[in-house]
Amino acid sequence: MIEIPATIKDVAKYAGLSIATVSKYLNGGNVLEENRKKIEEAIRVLNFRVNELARGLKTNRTMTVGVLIPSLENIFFTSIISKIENILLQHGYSTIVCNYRESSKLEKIKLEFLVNKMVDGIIMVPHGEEVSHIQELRNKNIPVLLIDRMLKDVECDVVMSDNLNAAYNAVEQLIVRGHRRIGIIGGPEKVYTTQERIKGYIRVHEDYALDIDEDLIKYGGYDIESGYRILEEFMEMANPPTGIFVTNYEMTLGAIMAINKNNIKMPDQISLIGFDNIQLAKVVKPSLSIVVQPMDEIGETAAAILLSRLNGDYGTFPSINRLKTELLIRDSVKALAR
Amino acid sequence: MIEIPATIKDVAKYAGLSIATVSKYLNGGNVLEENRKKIEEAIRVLNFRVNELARGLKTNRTMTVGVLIPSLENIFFTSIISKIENILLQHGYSTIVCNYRESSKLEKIKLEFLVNKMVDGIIMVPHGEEVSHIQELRNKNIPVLLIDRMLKDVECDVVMSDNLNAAYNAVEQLIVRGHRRIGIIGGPEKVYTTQERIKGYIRVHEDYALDIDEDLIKYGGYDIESGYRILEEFMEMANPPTGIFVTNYEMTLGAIMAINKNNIKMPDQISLIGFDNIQLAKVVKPSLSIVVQPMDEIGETAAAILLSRLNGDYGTFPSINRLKTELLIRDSVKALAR
DNA sequence: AATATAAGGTTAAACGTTTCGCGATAGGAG
DNA sequence: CTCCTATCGCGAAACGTTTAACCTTATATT
Repeated sequence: MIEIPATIKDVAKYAGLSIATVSKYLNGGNVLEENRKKIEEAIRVLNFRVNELARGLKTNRTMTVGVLIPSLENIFFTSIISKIENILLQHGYSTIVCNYRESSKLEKIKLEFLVNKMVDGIIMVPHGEEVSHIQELRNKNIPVLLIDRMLKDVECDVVMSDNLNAAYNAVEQLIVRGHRRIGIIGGPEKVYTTQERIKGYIRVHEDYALDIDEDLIKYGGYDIESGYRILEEFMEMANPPTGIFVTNYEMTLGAIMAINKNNIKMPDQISLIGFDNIQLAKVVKPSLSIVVQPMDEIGETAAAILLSRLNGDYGTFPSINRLKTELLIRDSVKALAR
Repeated sequence: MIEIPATIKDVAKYAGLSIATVSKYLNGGNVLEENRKKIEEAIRVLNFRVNELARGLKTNRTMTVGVLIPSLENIFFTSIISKIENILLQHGYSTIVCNYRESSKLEKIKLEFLVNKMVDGIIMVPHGEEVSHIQELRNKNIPVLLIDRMLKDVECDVVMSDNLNAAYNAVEQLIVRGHRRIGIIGGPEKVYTTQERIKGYIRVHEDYALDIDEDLIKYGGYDIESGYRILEEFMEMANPPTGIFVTNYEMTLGAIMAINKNNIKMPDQISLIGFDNIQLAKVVKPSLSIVVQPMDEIGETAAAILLSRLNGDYGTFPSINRLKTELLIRDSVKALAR
């Protein structure tokens, strides 16, 4: 037997009050104790719940935030989202999660979708360097916050890791252990995080007055395959590096597969520092050195900033947050004899 | 400069037509070629888009499907969702993804949220055995489809792996390689998938006329810690198993950590068959044997069934789908000498 | 006693759509 | 020439809320 949902009208009739009074109650206004009881009983009996569609139509707010990420299969993003969702819920906001499968075209489609769903704000990881679709959100007065990547051509709140110093510190640990030929496996050349991580690599070389061999800087696709391939390329060089820094999780996975497959001895033949996934680090043998990004902190910061924007507080706009990463050096890194 | 969104009224005025005609156009009705052009121009110039809130209020459909899973940090679920989202989008439906962080309480809250958001249908992974909140959806005439787990007390479409035979086949491979003491690390005792996998374990023992040692059947929490702990428990037994079957990804991870930590030789001291994550299988050394669930197929099947329900087609209701898993035997399993 | 104030209730318009029922026009059939 | 039918446009009601403006009543103030 299908139940037909009760409306505020039904509640009003049942309680013997006007619609306006019920509405006032629903929105936290003052009603007589006596009437409050009547209304609450009516709601309970009729199993009434507010029609959010109608409410949103009137108020122009949906109490919903859109979250848009490149991939749902990337635990770095999903654990940030999980945190965000949790915090927003505590403040009465709910979250619509979308992914654009690493496609710029889909990115725009999903963004349109979120706008059509009338979200009150958006948290996203932008794909390319293009900015027009984000600018459009700003024109529509929808607060946007970027995660993980900064964009040059638009003013926006951002929360990300301090990728430059993350790379600096990781490579530095190889340097102080006597490594002089250090390879870096970067992501796509145009992606912001790649550029930052390469900058860190270069800067630490300069600070230690070491020459840079351009052949030791390689760009991958942030995917497993490129980690695998580039590691093999490095090891096939006439003069291979003694240490390698891999700049994301998927490529780290690929690199380790290549090491296992080719029976390369780690850390004797090669020292490796990977990225992001602390569980992987423990599962690999010898235990893997990694850079860990503060996912929870990223989520918390992002949620807090967006909430303040939703409350109309633009005091600190635009707020640029570079959060510190953690560096764990384990058995996959070896000190070289001089 | 903030733009104020155009309404259908503005479009009608600009095009010199009535609201009703514009609405007809928007919903695929016939309008004169001449008027169609006018409307299209008006829409373009005014940058009009339908207010989905208002539309939903009228039509009682939001063209939105809710997806509810236990955790966003579990790649098994998120990759199924990614597939589902993609297919639904092609049919004009969009997806609201929620997770309930393994909490029955949160599960109900999120379900409420989805209902409040007036989703047209729901795909979910249920948490416990309780059924009332799901029954309520049925009363509200909202199609529900369960993934991964079946519930006894409610008629529902289900899509899941054939967990029983997955376990049967995995354990059988250990048996035919001469293993006689085989441990199984199951999930929580009350969870459907655990029960099925244990059933498979028992049935294959019966079919090969092998005695079952109750001590070799252990229940964990489907988390890393229990995989780690139970593996150690097994190895500390006076008469430890020679082969172990681990029944989900996280516990597989934990088990491998324990093996690495305790310097246990795999496969010489212990043969291991894990679960779910094919990438992990390649990264671990020696290469890991695993059961792989057909995530894409689960997503496709789920989306297809829900779509037919949304179109009012209940011809096959309830549709119970047990999809076959794949078994990969690699170097982590050793044949015992007799 | 007259008046001001506060508290709480009500009426009615509005939000942006869809859709029913009707009217107008034009072409074809007889 | 008349009538029928097909096609398309229009007016207006309805969906379930919120909210501004106003009304009523009771109490406090002078």
